Amino acid sequence: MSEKLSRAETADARRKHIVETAAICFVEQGFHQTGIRDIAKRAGVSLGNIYNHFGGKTELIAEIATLEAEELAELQEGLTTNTDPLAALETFVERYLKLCSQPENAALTIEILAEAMRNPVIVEGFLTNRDSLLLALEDQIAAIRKLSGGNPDIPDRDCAKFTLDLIEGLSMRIAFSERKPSKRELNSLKRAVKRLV
Amino acid sequence: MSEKLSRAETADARRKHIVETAAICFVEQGFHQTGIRDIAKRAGVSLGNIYNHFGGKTELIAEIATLEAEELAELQEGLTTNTDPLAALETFVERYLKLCSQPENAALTIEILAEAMRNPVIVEGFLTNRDSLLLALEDQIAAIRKLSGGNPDIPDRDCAKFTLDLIEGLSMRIAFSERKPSKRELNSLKRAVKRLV
DNA sequence: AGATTATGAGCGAACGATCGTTCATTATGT
DNA sequence: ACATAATGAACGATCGTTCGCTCATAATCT
Repeated sequence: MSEKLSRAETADARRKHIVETAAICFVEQGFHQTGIRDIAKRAGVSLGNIYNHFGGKTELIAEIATLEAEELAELQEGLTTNTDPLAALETFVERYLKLCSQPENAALTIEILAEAMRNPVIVEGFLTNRDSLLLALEDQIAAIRKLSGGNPDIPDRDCAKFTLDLIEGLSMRIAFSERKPSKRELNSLKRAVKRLV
Repeated sequence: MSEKLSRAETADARRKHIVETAAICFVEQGFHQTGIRDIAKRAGVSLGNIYNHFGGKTELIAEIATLEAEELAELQEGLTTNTDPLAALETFVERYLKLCSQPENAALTIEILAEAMRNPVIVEGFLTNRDSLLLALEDQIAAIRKLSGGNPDIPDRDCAKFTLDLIEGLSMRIAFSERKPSKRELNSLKRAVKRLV
């Protein structure tokens, strides 16, 4: 059944497997409490071989930070729709909450944030993707406001930032207590966002 | 000018000095990239002497986490006033924003958060003080709502949490770019909070 | 085609550095 | 004198990384 894999294919698969295993280790123990040996052992790979696929620990961390940032890009695509913009915003809130409130994602995000505080490379990748998401959200809010015709006293961009703040804050609370968002929490969140726009 | 200090006093001062130095190191390098030797060298203290004042690195981290948590307690006291509750809320927003947006505090908070993800002792101290602050803020919001007489569709407690989320989110953005909050940002924040209550 | 060379994945011992911690010893205030 | 603050060498463990090596595959040549 299984095709015979070429050398490049198995190498890519191996590399991917190492990254995924490293991510698990980092979530469980944090970047700097995870040794290369931990990753190698858990991935079923020799210690030295990791250095055949990655330049070093720093490169591994950077790669995982990039992967995490790219998850946001997927969310962003589903944002701009032609239908009711308010409904689209609501589904975005739900999707972003669901993503952020997964404990593994939350843990990794905090770890990346701590790392970004000292590593300019990581902070750049983090901010770039975030700004992109922010811009899309800003447009969405502008569209909603144009329809409702109000005269909001909070700039679109600030409003977009606040919206993400609300979702992320709730996400942290949920992730920390390792539960699912309750109906009440989700409703409160949606109402809060609606009040902002 | 300087009084002659008793032995116990110098010991306490020394201890305090070590804690403060450790905090600086932790902010700059993170908990797990800071060695005891780094702290000792920077504090002008011998390596072994640190273990005369602290049980070990873990204890040092826990102590700093506690100190950081206790900073919230001070804020909380100024919250409940008999005068205009809405004005009191506004000054709270300003004060909390000012506190959280200091880069050292922000960095330490993230570090503590990451640590709390794996250390139950730290997560407890963190949540305890935060719940206390949250309760005070909840009461404040309840008082405001009673005056305005509206029928809010967001529970007081959720509203309090969201308020902290907004302040903390903006704080992170400010701390990350190492600047002061602009007038526009502060105004947007206040307006957003007002919309929530 | 078959033979030959080049490539790089995979391995684990070994390296030097650094880690948190302990300990015997000295200095100092009471 | 006694208790304790202060010291830095020393310990074992672990860190990230490098090393020489094997071997299956890919590329090149005849």
